[in-house]
Amino acid sequence: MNYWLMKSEPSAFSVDDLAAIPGKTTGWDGVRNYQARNMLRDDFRVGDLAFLYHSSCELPGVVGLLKVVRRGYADPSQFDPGSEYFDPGSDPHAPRWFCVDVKLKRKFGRVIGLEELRRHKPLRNLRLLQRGNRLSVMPVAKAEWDFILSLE
DNA sequence: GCCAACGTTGGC
DNA sequence: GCCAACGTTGGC
Repeated sequence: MNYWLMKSEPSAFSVDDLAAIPGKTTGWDGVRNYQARNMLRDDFRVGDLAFLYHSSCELPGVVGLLKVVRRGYADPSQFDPGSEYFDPGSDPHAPRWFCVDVKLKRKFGRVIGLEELRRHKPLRNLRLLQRGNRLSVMPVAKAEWDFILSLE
């Protein structure tokens, strides 16, 4: 069982947007970074849990809990000329980009803010807090996971 | 809006 | 393979 953190800009897609979807499930598409792609394709498993993180907003931080409900599959948006994520260079027989399906398990009662996360020693190695980190999808260690959950 | 930090592109 | 130029991310 793996633990993850998945970033989203709430102006584009927020925890409340997800909560409003029937079944609270969505395809996590549009990831266009090879490191993140490799994790979505190879490492995500059904039943894995993930924090949903809001970035580029007034209060960046962890806002809820997701569960992986479908393992990596070809991201349909790469083949859709109407999509902002369209990638004409991707071969349908060897797709370049992958996504998973996630379901919202729970929206937190409050935002566990980035600044707050930085204050805690047990999180000093959290990938999110490392210099220059830009991954939109990243692993979280079990100890870090448990610690962040205890903050809510 | 600024800017640091990183990824990607493409000429050579 | 090198590396300069450019684009993107994301906190502030």
